[in-house]
Amino acid sequence: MADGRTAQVYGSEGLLFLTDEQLRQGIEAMFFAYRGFTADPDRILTELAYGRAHHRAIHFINRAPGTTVNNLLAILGVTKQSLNRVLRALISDGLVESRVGTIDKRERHLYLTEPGRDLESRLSDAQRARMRTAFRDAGPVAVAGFKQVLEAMMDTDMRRAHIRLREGTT
Amino acid sequence: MADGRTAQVYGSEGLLFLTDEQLRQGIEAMFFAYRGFTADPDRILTELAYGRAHHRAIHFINRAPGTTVNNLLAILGVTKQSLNRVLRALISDGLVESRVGTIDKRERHLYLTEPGRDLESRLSDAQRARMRTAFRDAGPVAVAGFKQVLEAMMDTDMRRAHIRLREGTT
DNA sequence: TTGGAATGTCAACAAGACTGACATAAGCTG
DNA sequence: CAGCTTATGTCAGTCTTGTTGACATTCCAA
Repeated sequence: MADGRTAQVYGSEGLLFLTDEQLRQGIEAMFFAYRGFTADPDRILTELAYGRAHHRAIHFINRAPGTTVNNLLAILGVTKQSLNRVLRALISDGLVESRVGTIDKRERHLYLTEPGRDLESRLSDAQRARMRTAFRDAGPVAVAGFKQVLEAMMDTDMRRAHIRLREGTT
Repeated sequence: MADGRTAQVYGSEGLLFLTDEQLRQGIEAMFFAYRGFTADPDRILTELAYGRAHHRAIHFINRAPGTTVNNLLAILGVTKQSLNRVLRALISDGLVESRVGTIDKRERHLYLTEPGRDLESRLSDAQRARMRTAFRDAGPVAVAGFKQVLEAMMDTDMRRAHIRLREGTT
């Protein structure tokens, strides 16, 4: 289907959007955009002596409350030792609560506390403000394309995780 | 122009693509996609005991041969001390050449050596292969949107740098 | 010619990733 | 029940890559 449309619309022009130069520009765009993407929350985090790792943990705990440590590990793609350092800080600072599982007592289920949700909002607002401006400036057609390309760029596992998160909250 | 089309195509549906949920999905897509984006070169770099910082330096030196350290600094957005460590390794390993400026002897102009260009190709090929697949799967319309949104997401300085690089090599 | 600005280097430190080893508790299976 | 597996946490050590601070060199302008 995508191929069909491509051929129809761009058939006579060849596949100019796939030249090495176009791909390089895409690579550089990802690099520069990702910097912008993280810049606003980074400023807030620095004030609080937290880092991006803390932000990521907070984001996904908020997104899937009650998630287990193992689950979070898989989504974040880091080692448990690395995540543990971050979680320990967040728990001892009272932003995250860790509850022993009722069915399986080995599991720890993670929740944001009230202050945790507050910080999540602050970070999220900052990041969404930029995303919102970018989306609005580019328009809905561009946004659809943006999401399509990003999804195609993910590893299969992460694409699945991304879709699962999306469906869980729509 | 974009606004006109937006209103035409999506006017009756409101601005659904700007809901918080849509923005959150965009944020998560960026996170997961960036992981995929760096995964392939990261594997090559690990073999060689280099990191992403080396890749970035190599990429932009290749892109703008003869660039000065200061120039590279601005593009990469790190401190000169941080970049220096990376450059020192690349120079002593014979991948990058540093020539004292002829006009201003304080400046060092950076060039890739033959082995440096070889590594650049390897890394670049890996990264472009994924980008190419993603672009092809998504199609040219989506790619245009992808670039539009990324550009809108950059800081102003970086947008300028990105455009400058683009124009220098087209 | 002298002082300030620009450029680059060296040293020390911190965050956050990694591996490896090990402990504990709980679930599962024969 | 015994023994294996799973989920989690922790300690120690390493690596990359960011940071600041101090300093050397070079250029330029008053």
